[in-house]
Amino acid sequence: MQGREALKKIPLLSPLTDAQLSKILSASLEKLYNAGSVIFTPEDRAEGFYILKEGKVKIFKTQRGKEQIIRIFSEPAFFGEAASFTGCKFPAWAEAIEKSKIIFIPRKAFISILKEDPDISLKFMSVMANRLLYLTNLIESLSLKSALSKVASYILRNQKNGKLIFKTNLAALELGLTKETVSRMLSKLKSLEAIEKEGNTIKVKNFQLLRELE
Amino acid sequence: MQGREALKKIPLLSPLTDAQLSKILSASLEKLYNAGSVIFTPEDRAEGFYILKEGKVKIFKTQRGKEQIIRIFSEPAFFGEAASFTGCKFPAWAEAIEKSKIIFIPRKAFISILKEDPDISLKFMSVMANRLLYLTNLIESLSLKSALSKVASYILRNQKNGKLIFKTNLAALELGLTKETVSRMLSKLKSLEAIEKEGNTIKVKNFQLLRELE
DNA sequence: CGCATCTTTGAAACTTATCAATCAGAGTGG
DNA sequence: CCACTCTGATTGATAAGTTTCAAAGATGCG
Repeated sequence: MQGREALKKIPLLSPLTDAQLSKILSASLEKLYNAGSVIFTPEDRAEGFYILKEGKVKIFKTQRGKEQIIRIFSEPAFFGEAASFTGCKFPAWAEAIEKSKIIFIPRKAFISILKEDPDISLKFMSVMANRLLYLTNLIESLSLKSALSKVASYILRNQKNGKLIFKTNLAALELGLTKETVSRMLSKLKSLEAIEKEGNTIKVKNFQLLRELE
Repeated sequence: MQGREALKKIPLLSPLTDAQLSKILSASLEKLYNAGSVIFTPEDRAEGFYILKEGKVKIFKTQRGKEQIIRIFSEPAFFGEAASFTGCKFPAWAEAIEKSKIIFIPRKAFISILKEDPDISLKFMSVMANRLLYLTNLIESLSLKSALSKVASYILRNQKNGKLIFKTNLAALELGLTKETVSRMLSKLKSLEAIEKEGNTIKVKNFQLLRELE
């Protein structure tokens, strides 16, 4: 079964037996989302959680036409689990930012697995612990850092081998800044020779400087 | 045993058997903290978590002399559980803001209980889910709200029967503002006749207006 | 009652947002 | 292969919101 393979790729679910996976799968629902389509809104009651099998999703809040990205998930990942756990409404929006294949797991199937398998519960808790950590760091960034250091740490966080593909608009939404400000900070980093830019690819030229600015 | 009673007051731990509680207690360590004393720092490895039996604690981040409160806990509550779970360093500072009695539970005892009792695990997860929700809302507030609406929603959140004791400095630290700004916003709310102030007690005069400003 | 602490208020400075215009690059159709 | 358009990035000028610094005013505690 193709679905089972996808589920096994999720670290959280890999220890499940085939029987357990089948049970989850039989209750689950796979759906395809185009870039820009909404997966859930804060109006929706959380009747289950979502496995991102393919694609990219952003979780975000809005208020007065402003937007703040809480987190971006790339495959493989899952999201909506906290709200699904409490069974209340989602606290935020979820939207595909790339064409995405997403499996929906209803609350019941999910909870029953958790009850059966203490190992999964522990893994699950460690995932939630990591989410908490992530949000704590986001709060620190939003509240204590200047625009320049936000951008510097964004680059450090997302870079791989000193390179990253940079979308000004997306970074702005994550960092709680405007695209103009992000662009300006980028120029500053260029003039400080901390980075180089070509098209939308950024190369880190001076890691230490970036870390000092962070 | 006095300690057991205190533990039973924590909703999370109430379903534990006496044997389980004894096991936890025997490994635990109770300590008294004065207002202002540090409980843990981001340097400390999380070897366990803390039960707040009596008093009040703030969890916060600092950077360049600035401070952002992540959360304030009043008895009965527990904290440090996410970091303790992963076993890494704490992501933030914890400091008593009132004289506090705190029980420390080592990681091992805690994990073994979780493994034994799936019911506790579930409760635990629901607590963590709530923490995630709380942080999500904090992020929204920090990033999307104006100073005035931060203060308005702070009042709404903390008021009881239209009243609350307000400490400007504490509110500022929670809201990511300076005390001066908070004070100014309070004056504005007074002049709008949304609230009244006497000493450090605030009375809500116009709930609807506050909600509109929120 | 007096001292220390917290709050309020004012003026100036700073950071970031906003608005507007220009520029660069990718893809499209002639 | 070259305009052409569309989208996203950059830059500049200005505005708004919040912080900072300083001083004066309340408040509470010993």
